[in-house]
Amino acid sequence: MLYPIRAVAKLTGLSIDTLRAWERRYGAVEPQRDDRGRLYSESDVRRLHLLRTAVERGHAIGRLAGLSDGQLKDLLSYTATVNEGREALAAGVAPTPRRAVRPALIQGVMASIERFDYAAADRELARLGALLSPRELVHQVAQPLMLHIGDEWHAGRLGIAQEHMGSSLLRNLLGALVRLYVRNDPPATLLLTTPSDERHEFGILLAAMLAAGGGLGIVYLGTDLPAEEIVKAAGRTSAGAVVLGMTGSEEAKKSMGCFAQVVRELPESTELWVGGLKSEELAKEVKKTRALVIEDFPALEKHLIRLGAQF
Amino acid sequence: MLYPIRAVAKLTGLSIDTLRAWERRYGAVEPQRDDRGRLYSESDVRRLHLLRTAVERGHAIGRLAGLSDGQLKDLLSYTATVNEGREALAAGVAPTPRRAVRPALIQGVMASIERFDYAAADRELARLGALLSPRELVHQVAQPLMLHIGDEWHAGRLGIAQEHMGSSLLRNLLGALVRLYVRNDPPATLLLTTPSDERHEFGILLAAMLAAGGGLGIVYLGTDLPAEEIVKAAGRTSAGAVVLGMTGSEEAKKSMGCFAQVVRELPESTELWVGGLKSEELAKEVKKTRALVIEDFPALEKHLIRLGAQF
DNA sequence: AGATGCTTGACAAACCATAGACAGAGGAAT
DNA sequence: ATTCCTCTGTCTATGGTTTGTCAAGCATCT
Repeated sequence: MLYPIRAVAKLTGLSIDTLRAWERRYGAVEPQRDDRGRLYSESDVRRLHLLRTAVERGHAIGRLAGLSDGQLKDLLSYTATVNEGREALAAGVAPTPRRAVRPALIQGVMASIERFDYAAADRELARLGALLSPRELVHQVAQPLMLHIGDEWHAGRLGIAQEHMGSSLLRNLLGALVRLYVRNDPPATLLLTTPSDERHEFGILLAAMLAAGGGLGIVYLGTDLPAEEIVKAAGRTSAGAVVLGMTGSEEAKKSMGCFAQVVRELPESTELWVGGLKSEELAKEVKKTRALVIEDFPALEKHLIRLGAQF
Repeated sequence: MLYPIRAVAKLTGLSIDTLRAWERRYGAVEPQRDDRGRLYSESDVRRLHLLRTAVERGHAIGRLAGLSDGQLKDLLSYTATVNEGREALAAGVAPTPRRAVRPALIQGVMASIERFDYAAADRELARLGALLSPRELVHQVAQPLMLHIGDEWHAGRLGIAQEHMGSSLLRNLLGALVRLYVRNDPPATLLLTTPSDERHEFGILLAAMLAAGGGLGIVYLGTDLPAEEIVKAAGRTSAGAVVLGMTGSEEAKKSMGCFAQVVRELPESTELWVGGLKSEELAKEVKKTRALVIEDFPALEKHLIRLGAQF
């Protein structure tokens, strides 16, 4: 997926002039060209976003431009804070293979989880988080990992404790990464939450990751929020869309009640997206309303792009 | 990582003029230079933060500048205890630390949360997370913030949505920070979780933060884990202690059942700590067993130190 | 013709640095 | 109490650099 300069400007919040100047003067990114003009890759956009955030925090673009993506992430994350005797640890880490074997991305993590080795699993996940884009992380790590853990559990090869450990690790990583991409003057803002009695958080967390990674603003409200509150919050944040995670695996009726109320009270100008639906039945119910059913993550991405390019 | 003066000003809250004056007049810090200007190291930033807090407590920068980092820390912890003692004395015989910490640090965050400004709140929290030690963060930010949000909610000045937003922000920050402190050759390992039907995560998350910050290993298993699994996981990870978060605010009976089973099945060699207890009744039940009741975070820290943590 | 994009050059605003000045706070001495 | 005096945050003046934005001129496509 390649983006023309105009789209990148909206996506990153940088002016077209600035984009060109950064390229000309510092070689901050070097997008492809075709006869029509510049074409930025996804990783270009990601890098520009990191640069912009760093600049906002007081760093000079002239100095930043030479840094690698990894260094930029380090600069923005809190590694900056702690690392007393951490250099030694970093020095012992093996150089990361640039092109990891794709199907085996998860294997290291899974092996560590099986061994109950929290530290190792976290290291492995952190490595992936630093290496991959939000999209790749969601599609190639987070989703497969949760699926695989679920399978292994059903097959009796993993305990609930390990399932919990995997979830917590991933939860923490995603939370950390989402924070890395939060920006303050986005083209549009998404409000993410789940209705009353719906406690599955992963869907909206992944959605938040994708949205933030794509340059949209997010307001993340966690799980189990009553309808009035959702509506009120949507108004206060002037959200472009409300994203509800609804698996409906337990207490589906109550959640549906809450959902129905949101449909009634949310102003027409705010879009309402629902994802995570597992039962056909529930999906049918939702489709009767004006709400948009998000089938999967590619579908979510389409709508995100629509919302980002819209304003 | 190095920070230009502008970034340091934002990070520490000191004006650029002040930074230069402190350097010129007192040599408070002596950052590197390159042809573009000053470049502060992370330890410079930390030192400046210490200086700033000391100045806010009434010390003179002229005297502080000569002190070493260690002396500064000593000074701060000393005056902190003195002030607390004085305040407690003045307020009668109220040793309750509930309101002791003034919310100066969290005011910015609170204001942003009230405005539903997710990005700003996150930025502010990130700033605090970057400057404070895990201990300070837990004691001066996380706890006060949750308390304050709770109070404001009871007073009707905050909605549930805002409460959720605050929790999510803090949850993400803590998760991110815990990951930073995870190490692989700890003197002892803690297993943290909550028993069945206990969904309050914050207690064990803060505990994980303190433990990891103190150099202990952690295995974080999240909430709502059955007894067999807790016991099994404790065995597999050869944990030095199992830390259970039990508020017992809902489904207390089921949680107690799970707890009782853990007491029976967990080998004597593994310590069992229980924190977060809100009702006296529950605490009494727990005290009948061999489990250790953790009253508050200072108590937790004592036990962490006993197990090998260093603050 | 009207968009859109590219390059180049120019320029004002913002930044950073140094050195010195100034004013208010507070301590010490009279 | 009053008068110094020191301390300290902020401001000014001056000079060099960096950086965002604009304009002019050209090319391409609809």
